[in-house]
Amino acid sequence: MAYTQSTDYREEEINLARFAKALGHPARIAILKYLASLDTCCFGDIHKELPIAKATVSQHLAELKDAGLIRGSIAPPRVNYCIDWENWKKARKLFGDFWETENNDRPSPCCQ
Amino acid sequence: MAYTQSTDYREEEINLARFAKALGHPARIAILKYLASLDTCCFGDIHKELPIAKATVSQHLAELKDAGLIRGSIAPPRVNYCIDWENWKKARKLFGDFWETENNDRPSPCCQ
DNA sequence: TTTGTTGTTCGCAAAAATACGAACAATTTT
DNA sequence: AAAATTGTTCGTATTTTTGCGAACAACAAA
Repeated sequence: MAYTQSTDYREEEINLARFAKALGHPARIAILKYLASLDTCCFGDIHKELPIAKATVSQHLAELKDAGLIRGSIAPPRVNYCIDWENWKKARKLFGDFWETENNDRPSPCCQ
Repeated sequence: MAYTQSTDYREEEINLARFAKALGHPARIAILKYLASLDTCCFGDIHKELPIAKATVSQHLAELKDAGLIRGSIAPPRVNYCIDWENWKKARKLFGDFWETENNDRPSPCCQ
């Protein structure tokens, strides 16, 4: 953990930040969009979509799994991945609430 | 830049990832929520909200500014910050489209 | 002019993220 | 049993992120 454990961030901020961090790389965005458009697919198919080595793809998949956005299941000799729709919805709600601020139509008052 | 310059990510994926990365830390989420709820405020007020040193706050603000989500203006002896609503809306649209996948009501088919 | 207030920048350290090739494990095919 | 296929894990290197204190700059106040 990098940011000090000194309490002081709210649970919701931490959750939102965790999801955001998981989305914070083009490869992971691409993976999620791909999986969301399909239904399920195996590692190899995902790898084919990306311009990076398979070891790296594996790492990105692990991060998305840690964040709860995807799941994997072994189906020898393949490994299938798919969106975890339950958490997907939670994330969507968090982001929805976040962006949905009251004052969206205010112009930026300062800062020319 | 960490991810290889080897083309292959779409503009939209890169933009979305950039915004997501900016949101990928609780401190930055807290800053944005605070600014969004106000209108404008100065560095010191933001610093008071956070459990980290001012040098670190300054860094986070710089990152949010780089991402285009906030703006700053000098008003000696203060520096005011506020949301850049124009880019805020762009980001909201990007995220909205991203989460809004057709198949949200499908159960996860695989991966038990 | 000296002092105080307000933020940024610098220098540094530690940790995390990104990426790759090679080695490995598991299963299937031959 | 040997060989091929499919992914993960290991070891390593590089870059980026996070964080802090101290020094600095700009302006205001005394």
